[in-house]
Amino acid sequence: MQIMDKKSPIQITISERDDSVTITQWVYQTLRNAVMYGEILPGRALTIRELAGILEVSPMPVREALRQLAAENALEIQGNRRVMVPKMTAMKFSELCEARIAIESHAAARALPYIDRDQLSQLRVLDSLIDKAQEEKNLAQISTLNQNFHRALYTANPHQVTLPLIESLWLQLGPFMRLATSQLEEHYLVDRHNEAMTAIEKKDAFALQIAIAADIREGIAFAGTPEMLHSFIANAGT
Amino acid sequence: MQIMDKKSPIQITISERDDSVTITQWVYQTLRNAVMYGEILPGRALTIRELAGILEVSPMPVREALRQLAAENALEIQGNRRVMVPKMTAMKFSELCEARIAIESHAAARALPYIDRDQLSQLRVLDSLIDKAQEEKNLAQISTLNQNFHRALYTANPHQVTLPLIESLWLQLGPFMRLATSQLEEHYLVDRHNEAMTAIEKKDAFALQIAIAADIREGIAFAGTPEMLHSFIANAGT
DNA sequence: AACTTACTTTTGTGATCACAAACAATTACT
DNA sequence: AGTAATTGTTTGTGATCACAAAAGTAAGTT
Repeated sequence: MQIMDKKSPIQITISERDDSVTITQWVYQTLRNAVMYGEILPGRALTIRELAGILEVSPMPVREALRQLAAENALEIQGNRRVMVPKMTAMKFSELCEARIAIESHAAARALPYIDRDQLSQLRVLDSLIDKAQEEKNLAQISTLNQNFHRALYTANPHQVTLPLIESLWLQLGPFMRLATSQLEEHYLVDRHNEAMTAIEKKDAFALQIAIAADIREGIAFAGTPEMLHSFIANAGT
Repeated sequence: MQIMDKKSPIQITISERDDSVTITQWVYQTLRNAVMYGEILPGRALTIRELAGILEVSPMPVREALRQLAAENALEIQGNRRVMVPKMTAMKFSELCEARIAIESHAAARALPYIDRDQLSQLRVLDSLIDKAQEEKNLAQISTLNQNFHRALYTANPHQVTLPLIESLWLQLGPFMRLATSQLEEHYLVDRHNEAMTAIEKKDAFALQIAIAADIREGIAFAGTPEMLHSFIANAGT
């Protein structure tokens, strides 16, 4: 008879802890990354003490980090006051994508007037880095750089209110984007950032919105196919 | 010599605590309402122990509630790891309003296909209640009912992802909406809900978006005037 | 009188403990 | 054997304590 854990084990990549940040902040970042990279299976019940044991900290920082992540919709507190990564459905996935398009195209248009030479060059650097990562087919890096590009664009607006909302959506989509990219051999991605860059240079808000919407839609189009969504639900399943 | 508090006193309306909810949840709701109704001055530094004393609970539930509210952008954690209600600026106010319009009109259009007879009649009830409150010039009730109307509309969509984001925006705008309404003797408000209702009945998504956008814009137009914004900044001041 | 320095107090953070509710497993009963 | 009741364990919640960083205050110097 083989000894088996009652529950599937949790493998979380833990980074070095810097003493300048509080333990709670470190735990928060660690768990946030774990959720983002799909290291925690949706539906898997998380307990404070278990995570505290894995991260080798006391239960207290874990409690606070979990509550914060739940407030950002990265985790879900069930009625039993148990916490887990929310399960995905095809409809919810679709709603998240459409919400991204609506909010991010708005954020892009709102940021446009504030983009000066420095920020433009910064965006160009990120754009070229993405191109390089595309050639190397480094999927993980593409996602990260892609996020950095979008974030850099939106944060050009100094009176920022939408970025936290956008990050919440990224966090909810994150695990399934990872799951999708890992299942795809060929992940051919049209680079819509060039269109966005020219729209920015021309200060054309409408064209920028179109480009951002297309970038988001194509970036997740491969995941939006019925088969892939079915795969999501199966893997994330009961 | 008169004894004086070093810091301005905090007056929080506390409701009865139901034993079915946890203390943390009760503290969270109480503080959330206090922020929403502008009972806590922006910029006022909040301490865990002080709030715990006011609410007559131990510091622990306050800690968790504060962290949760901060994650929803209702409170701001400064670098000194001190927490306060964020100060408002004219530009930030404008950004919040525009974000509301973008997200809520999207949410309304997304909810439209799911509205059936029951939900339509529910919306009608809320609409008539608002009309009644308008006649009585009960400003506080108008705000609350107005929120309920919007919430009822958006939650018709069972695959809801935008409502938490919208609630976050309401929470950030809340204190200043209150401040504005309290300063206005005559608060004449065009009722755009009728337009929204007819758009819903006709299943006209575009008309619904227009109506929602107009409702939001006019509902805060009186606050969007330069003078009123200046008043905000003065009252919420340094 | 203004600024720096040393000291006292306050405050957030994190750990540990107690307890009741939720869960799991065993036992008892039809 | 299948279901209900019961016991033992786990878990979240909340309270209390210890400590270091921050803020406030007073004294000392220029």
